Amino acid sequence: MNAIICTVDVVLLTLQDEALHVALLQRDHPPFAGVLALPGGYVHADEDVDTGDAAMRMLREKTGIESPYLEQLATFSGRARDPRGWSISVAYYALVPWQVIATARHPELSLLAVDQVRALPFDHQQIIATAVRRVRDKSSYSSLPVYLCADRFTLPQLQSVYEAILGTPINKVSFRRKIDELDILEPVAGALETGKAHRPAQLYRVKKRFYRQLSLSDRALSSR
Amino acid sequence: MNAIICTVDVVLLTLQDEALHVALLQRDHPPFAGVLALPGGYVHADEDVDTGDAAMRMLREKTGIESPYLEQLATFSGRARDPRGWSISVAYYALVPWQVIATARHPELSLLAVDQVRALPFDHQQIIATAVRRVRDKSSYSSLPVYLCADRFTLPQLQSVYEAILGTPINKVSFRRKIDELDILEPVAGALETGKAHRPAQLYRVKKRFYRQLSLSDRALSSR
DNA sequence: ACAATAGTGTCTCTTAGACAATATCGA
DNA sequence: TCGATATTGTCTAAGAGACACTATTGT
Repeated sequence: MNAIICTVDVVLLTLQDEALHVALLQRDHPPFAGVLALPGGYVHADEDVDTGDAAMRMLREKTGIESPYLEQLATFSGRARDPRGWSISVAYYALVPWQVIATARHPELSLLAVDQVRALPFDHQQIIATAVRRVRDKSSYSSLPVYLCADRFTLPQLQSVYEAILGTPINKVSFRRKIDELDILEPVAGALETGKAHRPAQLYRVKKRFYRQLSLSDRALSSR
Repeated sequence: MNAIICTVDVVLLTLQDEALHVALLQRDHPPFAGVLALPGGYVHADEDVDTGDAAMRMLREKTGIESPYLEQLATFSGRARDPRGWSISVAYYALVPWQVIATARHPELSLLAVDQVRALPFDHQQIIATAVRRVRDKSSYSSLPVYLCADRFTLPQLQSVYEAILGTPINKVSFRRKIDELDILEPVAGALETGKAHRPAQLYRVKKRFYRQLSLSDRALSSR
């Protein structure tokens, strides 16, 4: 019998210079050894509780990062995608602030702007495209982008994160109304973002209750 | 080495008596032989191009149905869900008009209202719950429910399908405005639904171009 | 004619976006 | 004080829902 290859891949996304970037690693085993690809690997039936657990392990082992947001994306499968044979890859995606990647202890980790991703091993290009589409869709009606922010941030910063992801300017008043409705942020008492030659902005943080839970809106933020 | 069990399961949904129903089959092999469960089975690496192909085959072989709408739902995995060992099930969901199931040649197929699904083998209850949530979410901003309609239907019929899925009455004027914006239906010239003791309704069909493609709206139809 | 539902016009209320006024910083 | 951006108030326009009026059938 021809066993099916079971793997997980993680699309680790962050925001750098106002653009979504994906984290890639040089593969250290064949096939495609030495080539940049998504962090991923075999599911270990004796070690992983499920594929979500395997994805967390992969992220931890290969990048040293623990992401509070890690969600299943989709499963990619077939005879053609892996030269070793018929394979299944359960793909996950994670969002982390840029600082988390910058301070990660794995320096061989590369960040590539998602719009500049070209040919990659397996179907990793398609997996990344799917993840980016998912993040863009979900950002338009949820608090997903806060996972790309540091633990304290200003509303103008958060707005620019949304704008970078959605690729379109957002009305300031509407944006603040939406965020206010989501009711997931709280001002950090007395904390302002100083140093700029203008009125300082209030710093906010995500309410503890929402740290690991998305908040959804029933109406989209920006309808393109 | 401990090979991982790779299966697909299909959540086949339809609308009967204004309620979403799921199609279940008696299993003819262990584990859980004789018990009602989702149509599903092993991925055949030598036969299936990918898991989507496997899901189509499963639907065809086990129910005799070919569904124009078959989408990947999510992947369920782990050590505990299958007594045979660590397993991965890539779940798909399909929507078909009730008539298609009624005329399917497999009489041992059972329809169960999704709200009355109780304990099922494996994690099939959870898979069904995920599918129902997906369908409800997606119906609120897309043309998904037309896949539950026969090839010709009236707007009041379509509205009642939406209402059954969303579980809430919808404003008639708003509904028609939305459907009109989606621009996926065309009236069948001269075809009216007669026989009722009131003004007959115009029959519509899905434009060919959209027969296999969802149409999305940027605003939700009914905000709960 | 009457009951019943289809189909459509229109009013109101809610929500999104435009605009602008005020606030508060560094230079 | 000036320039710059934060924050907030308010007006306007677009969209959703309520209501009601007309249309057309079977009984």
